[in-house]
Amino acid sequence: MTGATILHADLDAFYASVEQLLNPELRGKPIAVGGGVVLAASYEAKAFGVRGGMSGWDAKALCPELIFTGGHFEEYQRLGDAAMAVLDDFTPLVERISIDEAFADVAGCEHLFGTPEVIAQTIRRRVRAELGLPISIGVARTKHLAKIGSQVAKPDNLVVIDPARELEFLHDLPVSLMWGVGPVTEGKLEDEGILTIGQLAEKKVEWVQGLLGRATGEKLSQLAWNRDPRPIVTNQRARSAGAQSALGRKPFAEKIWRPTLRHLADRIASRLRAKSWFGHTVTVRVRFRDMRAVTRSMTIDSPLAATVSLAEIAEELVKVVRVDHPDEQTITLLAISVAQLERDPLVQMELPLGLVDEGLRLGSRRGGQRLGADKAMDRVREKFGREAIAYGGLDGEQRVPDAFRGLAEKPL
DNA sequence: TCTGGGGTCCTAGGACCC
DNA sequence: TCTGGGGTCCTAGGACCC
Repeated sequence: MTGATILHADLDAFYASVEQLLNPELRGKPIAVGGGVVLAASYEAKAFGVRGGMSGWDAKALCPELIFTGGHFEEYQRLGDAAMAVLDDFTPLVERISIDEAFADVAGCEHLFGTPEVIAQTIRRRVRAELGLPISIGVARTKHLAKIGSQVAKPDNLVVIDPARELEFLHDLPVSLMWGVGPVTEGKLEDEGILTIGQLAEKKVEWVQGLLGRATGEKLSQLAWNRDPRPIVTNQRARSAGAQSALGRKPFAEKIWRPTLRHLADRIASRLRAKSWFGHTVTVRVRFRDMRAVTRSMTIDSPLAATVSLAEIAEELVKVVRVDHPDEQTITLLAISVAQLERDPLVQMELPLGLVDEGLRLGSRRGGQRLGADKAMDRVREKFGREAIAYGGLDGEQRVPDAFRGLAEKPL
């Protein structure tokens, strides 16, 4: 059996820890990053039951002395990058999952840096000493078990799972710790009397598949026996790019959705252009007052990256939603997503010239001009900042600053 | 003062092709 | 003429993750 060489490193209560690092007066106190919604809660706040994703209102009710803070977006990005860069000093096999989390495989590094446990201790010590942040690490033979290890280790600790005792460790834990088990799946399992990973492992794959679907059932059954074949993957690329905006409650009217779609299209399309990506499939999502959401999508032959082209398709799709739901008077969210991404088709494709011409024609000269204008705008923004130019007619109140939005973006 | 923003993957039905 | 089966793509919805 191979050894436990996979590390999962996860910064603790990340945004909240950064705020406490920057402002010593916040240390030891219950704080929440965010406003309308809690994005991160300090451990002092978690002791009151405050959790990420909770509304600020509910959080305050649980913890009256809760302090709302945040907004140091550049610092989150810088410190997250710096912490994950520590992993790079030990191995090139690092898979970044998010701003505050990564896997690493240290197989073959032992003669240089010591056992995986020693490496994990060194990483934790360095992140604490050099950056002032707590980080928890799980060490195991598989990614799934390493991730569970880091969750169990929190806050600010290390858990190493001996390959000889994997199932002993795993089977007493609640199913909710498994990757892929959310509230719905947890509820279905609970209805069947399955509370622990061990109880799930006793069930036949076919039975679990009947309950949860073919793929989910297969996956969870495998994970319950710690059969996790996923390797570390470096340099993952995004398969889609999107943006959304929660609106509060707004009338489902063109004067509301048109400027919002322009802004969303601008955000997405400029990100695509920055990496020379084009997309074939456009999806819009409209959420109504009762939080039900519908989507409409369209796949086009010649891929797009121009803001106006994307906005126009999005507008057509929202009009379809309007027609399909004539009784809905209020919307609470609009979103656009672009998928089926490919590199600049005219650069990448080895096509006979006639077909390239065809592609240009289908993209239309108008489309070409749009792209040219967009790229000029991109250059001005690069020089003078994003706010230097915007499409007209927009940007009243914004509930979430754009700088914060950028944090969640996956590199394209 | 209810409920952010950015993603991935899966399912199921229908169209279409062979 | 009728029937059928597999494969692929598109669309809509939903669960989940950070």
